[in-house]
Amino acid sequence: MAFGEIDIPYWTESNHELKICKVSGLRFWTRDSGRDTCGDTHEDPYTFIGNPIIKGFNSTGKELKDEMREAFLSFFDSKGHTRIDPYPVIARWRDDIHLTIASIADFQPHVTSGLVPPPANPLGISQPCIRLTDVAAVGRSGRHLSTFEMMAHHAFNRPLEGNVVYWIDQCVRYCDELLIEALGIAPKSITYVENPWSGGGNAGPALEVIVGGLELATLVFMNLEENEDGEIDIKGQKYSEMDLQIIDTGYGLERFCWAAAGTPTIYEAIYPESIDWLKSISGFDEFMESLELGVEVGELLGELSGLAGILNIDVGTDVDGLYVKLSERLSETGIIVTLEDLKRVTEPLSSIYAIPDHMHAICNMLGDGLVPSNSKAGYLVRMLIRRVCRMKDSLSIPVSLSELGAHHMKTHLDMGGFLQSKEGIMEILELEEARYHQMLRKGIAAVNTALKGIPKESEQVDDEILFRLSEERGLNPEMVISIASELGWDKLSVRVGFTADMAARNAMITKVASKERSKGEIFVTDGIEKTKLDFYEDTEATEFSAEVLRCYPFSEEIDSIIQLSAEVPSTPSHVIVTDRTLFYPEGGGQLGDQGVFMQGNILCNVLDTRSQKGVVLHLTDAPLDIGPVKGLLNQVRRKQLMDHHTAVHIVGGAARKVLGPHVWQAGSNKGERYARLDITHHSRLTREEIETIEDTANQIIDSDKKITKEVLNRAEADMKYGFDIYQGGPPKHEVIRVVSIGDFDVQACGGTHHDQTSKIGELRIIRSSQVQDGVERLQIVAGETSRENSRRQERILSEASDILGVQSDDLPKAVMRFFEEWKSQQKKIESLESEIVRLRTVGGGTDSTELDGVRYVVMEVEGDMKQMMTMLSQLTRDPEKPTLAILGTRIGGGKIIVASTEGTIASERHNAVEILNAIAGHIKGGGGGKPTMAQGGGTNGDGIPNALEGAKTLLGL
RNA sequence: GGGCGCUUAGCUCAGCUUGGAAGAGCGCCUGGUUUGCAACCAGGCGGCCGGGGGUUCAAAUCCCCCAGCGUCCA
Repeated sequence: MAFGEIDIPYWTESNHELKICKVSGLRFWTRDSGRDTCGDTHEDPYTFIGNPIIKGFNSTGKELKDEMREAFLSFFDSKGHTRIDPYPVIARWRDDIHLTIASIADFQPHVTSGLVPPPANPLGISQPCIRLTDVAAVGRSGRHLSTFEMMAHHAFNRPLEGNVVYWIDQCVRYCDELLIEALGIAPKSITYVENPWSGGGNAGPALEVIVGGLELATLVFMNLEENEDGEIDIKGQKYSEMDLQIIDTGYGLERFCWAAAGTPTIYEAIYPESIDWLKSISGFDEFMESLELGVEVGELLGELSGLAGILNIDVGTDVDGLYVKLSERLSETGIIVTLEDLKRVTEPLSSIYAIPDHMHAICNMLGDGLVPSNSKAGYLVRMLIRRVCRMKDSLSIPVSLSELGAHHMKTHLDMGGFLQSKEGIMEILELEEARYHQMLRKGIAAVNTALKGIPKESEQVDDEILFRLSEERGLNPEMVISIASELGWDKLSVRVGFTADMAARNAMITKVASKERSKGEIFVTDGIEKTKLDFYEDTEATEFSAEVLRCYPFSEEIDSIIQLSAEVPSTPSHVIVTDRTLFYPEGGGQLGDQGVFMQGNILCNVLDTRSQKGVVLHLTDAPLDIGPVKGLLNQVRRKQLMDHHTAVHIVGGAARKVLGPHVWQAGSNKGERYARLDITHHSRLTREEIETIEDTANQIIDSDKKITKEVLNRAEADMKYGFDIYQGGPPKHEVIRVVSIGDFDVQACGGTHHDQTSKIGELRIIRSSQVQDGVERLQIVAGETSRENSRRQERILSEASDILGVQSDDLPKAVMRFFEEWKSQQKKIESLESEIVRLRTVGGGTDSTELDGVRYVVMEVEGDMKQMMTMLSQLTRDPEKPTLAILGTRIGGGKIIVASTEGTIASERHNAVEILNAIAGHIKGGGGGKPTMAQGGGTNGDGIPNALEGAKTLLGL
């Protein structure tokens, strides 16, 4: 049997026949002997529109979803599956994806790799998922969604250990029974299509379950993993059998609802209230009437919905081509509509369909505590928000984004499972809409500048201009055209195929970027036993005895890989591995310990400590012999690191309390001099907020809470504390250390911590800055560094106020006064200087000569280039007084300016550049400029008098 | 995580390609016009051209570093 073929007893028991699809060529199983297509081809139209194939459901919208979900889950309850609560849509337990894209994602990578046992086996779940790959098709295709619930039953088998829950045959039996017995689907309308699945390093045979032209579910039998030496070849990639065999199913909740409701599109089955509301507030029906299409509007919409599937927008799709196709298909049914009118109907309609879908994704993401940002998952939610804003604008909907959100949450969501409150979500939506408007407003000037060079009657713009506006300003081509037409370029349009080209360009850039990766290991530590970590046992211990197992030289190559912190006093020369250690290796943002090793009379410094695969590496400034060694920890530094690490946990908890549940640790670093904590938050922090966080944190320290540490396996930790404990990032091991500060804060953390909060003494947040949009960095000092910091601040203040001779309380006022005075005195000096020039030149003194109607001013002045310019303006800006001025100064190696009054006989008669070049030799320099204004300089300031004399001679004065 | 862009008057922004006198509109002040307001006219005030280094006779402009903000992609 070839890979992917599925032959099970159930097929014969239930009278299924094997057939080959005449369109796709795939093998499929059916009870309908007359069928010759697999059910999921362009020759298989939807048969359930207006005629539901799932029986027994009379509701729509959220009620229908709730009933359908319950029907699915209770069916699998009855088959011995344990119901599992859904995971968040933000996949914080994973570092390879931002969003939960499938139910199996909940169990990757640790459960699927066999490292951690599943929370139950077998299990049933309905997991909200978000997939943004087809986001452009949402609303247009009639069936695409960016967010959906994947209902699933999973089983995890270990056949080698004789532990098999169920495999392919039983899985298909469950599925078939669910569809027929529980949901009333006609047996003959079901087809099972063999279509092997591969992805994410795994593969296996799979069945697509098709009913009425719609793929309702996929049953994947994951039993292979990538392996270069594997014996199974799929699409050029070698695979081998896994020890773990996984039943991975996915039943599309919304598709089941659609099949039960029989509405024209999937959106009307799950978001009917929102669609009606949006149509009403956007005046869609009146708009349709006003078009005077010449066909019955209801009839057109009905036909359109049926054909909507062909408007399947993918990256690089020729949208205009699709409209032509759609128009042809419509005319086949007797409806004649121009291409233009067709677009005018479908564009607003697709927005009305897409908005509820997008709002669902947005509310789910924000509900999980996500903060919009310009990178990572935060960017994804912002992108969706911007899409909704654009659609909202094009529909002229007169409500705010947060009102859309409020309506959606009220109509379609249970807020109970969410981290973020309804008010919190609305606040973020308001902020985001304001940001969107600001971007548009700034876009007007950007478009104006970008188009400045092209004529107003142009019909096309350079691709490059559109690319740049999109990438730098966030203005997509449609928005640029719309802004441009407001500004007078009203004939512009987007080149056909431009959007596809832009997507292709992005794809190429991404491909190039993804090639540049890979990171080396420090040493080969294979075969070395994991170091025994004694620092967890006793946080106060400073001395220990151990055996040196290895001693390697430290190379430049290693140096470049590990990137030593600024706190490492000198470059190490050796790396020591021991059987046990008290030195804490850098991890969880806490820097490595320092101290000394003693071996007989030999003493070496431990400059930094690292870890690789459980083996602790001590970076030292001298070699040691294999054998016994004594270690002595730098306890002062360790105490400070512990102060900082525990302080970071406390401040994180305090920030969450003060700012809201969306506060999440985005990164942290704990050194000896200070610690920093990056937290997600949607706005810049005010001084008051920082002080409130600081006060809250200090109260925790004062209240002397007990800090407990426990070691749990992952499944236990998940169950007991949820995912909020993974503030420091996705856990990398099956066993997790959990640090709790009383009932105030719980985190998975491997760092060293005090046993009581009062050990810290005090902490201060000395600075906040923005790392990226949506992420604030707090700089924290605790314990001794906190006191040292206060002393330094006082020193700076007293030094500064001593200079000005004022009390430090009066410093800001005094500085303000001095600055203001300095500015006004600068003004005064300038005006006095030009007054001097005026006085020296009006009276017909030696500096000024009249000759044939032109005034010649040749003089040496005091002052720098800028001041000379001021004088020059005074001399040559009056067209009533044609003047040629030559000014020189000795300052800065000699500077000369030659200028004439523009548009007068003075400028006609003389060329400033020529005069300058003729005399610049005297100061050993050069220069240049325009015929009416030239400036230059040199290195011989004392040559100025000669240069000016030379000019006089040249001009015959 | 990887790009790209922006930072110039109280505000919104030109100027940077190709180095050579710091600009516009709005606002503000003074005067004119007007019964008054709006509008208009004339004049004026207001700039460490984000910070720091470098190249150059000369930098808002070119190069490097830093900061703040924005944006696209993963």
